[in-house]
Amino acid sequence: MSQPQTAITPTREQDFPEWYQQVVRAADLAENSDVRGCMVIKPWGYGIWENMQRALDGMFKATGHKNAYFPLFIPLSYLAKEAAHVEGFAKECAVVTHHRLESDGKGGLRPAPAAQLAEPLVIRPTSETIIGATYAKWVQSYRDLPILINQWANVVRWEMRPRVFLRTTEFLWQEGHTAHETEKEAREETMQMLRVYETFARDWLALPVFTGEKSAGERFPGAVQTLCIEAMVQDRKAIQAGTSHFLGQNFAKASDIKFISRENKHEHAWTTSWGVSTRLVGTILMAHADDDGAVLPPRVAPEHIVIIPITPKPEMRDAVLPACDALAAELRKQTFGGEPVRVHVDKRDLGGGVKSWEWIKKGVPVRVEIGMRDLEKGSVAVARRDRGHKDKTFPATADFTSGIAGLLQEIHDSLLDRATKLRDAHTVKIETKDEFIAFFTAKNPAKPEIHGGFAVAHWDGSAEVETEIKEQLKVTIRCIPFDAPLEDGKCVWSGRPSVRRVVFAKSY
RNA sequence: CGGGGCGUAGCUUAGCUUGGUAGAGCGCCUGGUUUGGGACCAGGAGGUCGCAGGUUCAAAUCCUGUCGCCCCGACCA
Repeated sequence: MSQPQTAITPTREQDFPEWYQQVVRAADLAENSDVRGCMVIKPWGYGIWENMQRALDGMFKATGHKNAYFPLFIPLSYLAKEAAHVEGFAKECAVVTHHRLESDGKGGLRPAPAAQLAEPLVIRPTSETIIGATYAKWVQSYRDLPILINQWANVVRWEMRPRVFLRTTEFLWQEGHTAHETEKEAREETMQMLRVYETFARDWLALPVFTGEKSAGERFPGAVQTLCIEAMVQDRKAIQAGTSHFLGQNFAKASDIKFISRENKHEHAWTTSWGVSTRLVGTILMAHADDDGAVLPPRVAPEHIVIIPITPKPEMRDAVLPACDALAAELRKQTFGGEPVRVHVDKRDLGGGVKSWEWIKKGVPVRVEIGMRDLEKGSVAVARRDRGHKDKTFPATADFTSGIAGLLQEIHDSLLDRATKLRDAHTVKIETKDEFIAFFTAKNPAKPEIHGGFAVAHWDGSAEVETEIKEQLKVTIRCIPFDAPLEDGKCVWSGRPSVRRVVFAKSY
């Protein structure tokens, strides 16, 4: 039977959003549930998340944080305490109003009117308020600070338009919440955690990111300063992949986190919060996947290697299967990124081609085939997911085994390199308004082709310019990069004086 | 919430304009031949056509209502 040229249709070029959905489906990562906007994360997708969790959790612990868990429900009044925060989240909250159901007399159920809650409970869209209320009880003295806590949790934000992994109504994330004695300490914490995210993105996810500060317009509701990592994906849009907020004393005042200072004075604590979510799973797909499906960065791939026994005749199984198990056992003794190499032997009685394509679509970094010919020669057939699907090498088995960590690292490096080149090729300095508009305007408005990228341009710092650009072009300031040098220039939009360039892009 | 579109087997869908007992492909099951790149042959299971009401001798098809989903916009990790 004739097959399409690519495992995924449409291709990225033909229809990027649809391609993305097909990749998620073909890789068996997640599916839509019966609840709008909520997804079922399947084992392969959840395995990626677990690997991300494990790595991040280690990094949080290494920087002095502990895990804890706070309630899912937030009293309505808590959320109302911080004005900007309320405004930011009020329109996307799920609210619980009853605690019991009763028969509606028609075979169905309804909330029991008698069981209405005196105060409605909001399902956390984020936990600043409830954690703040808790910290207020914990903190009496400067000796109680800092508090360095992270929680792994689910949150709910009733977004208008969900997209699997990138923006689901319920999503999984971690949220770090810290409280400090001084502003300086809190600011250092904010920056430290952003650096953790940057490192994680680069060294685990093979994502080069821009790091910087959000403009006031893009800031987290209630924050004094929002730092972020921004990744570019293959349709050249930006994805905010992680954020770290310096909250000043805003939430401490709202939640009354006070302590007696070294000078015997009442002071409000300085707090931070920082998070990354299952959006990262969507981000690595959009960044690395190709027209044959997912391409997983080795460090977070649920399996590093899949071994496919090739047994054209049933009697060959007796020779080939033990050899596959033996190779798997040897490989598992190797380590990569500080963890044992993860290997799966696919013994299902299916055609070799069918199995190969399944694993290609799932994005396993390395595929190994072993048949009688390989046993005779003492070699294995090896294919890397970052190369063409017919591009195979035939190393001696022992060499392959001893070199596996190097190979996986090479794959990681090649993904990072590819992503960096894509980003750099579409990150351009723009000087004039006409150029700026042209850069962000598709040639075919009816069905926009992949266009644009990151525009590094001068901005006069005004909210009006930011708003106008957003309204006219759907382009936002992604970040004010830390490494942007101070230089005199003219705002690309208003022509007014500017002292530095910022990064503009369309975003998810 | 505005503007479009769609609900038929696990999935993708044909049939609807012009009413007449539900069709295909993929997937699934069984047997055989296969397996180093998405196999083939034969047989088989699976659908009260989203839901409720109406018109009619007769409704997937026409009418009314209702629920849900998808896409585009406003909103967003």
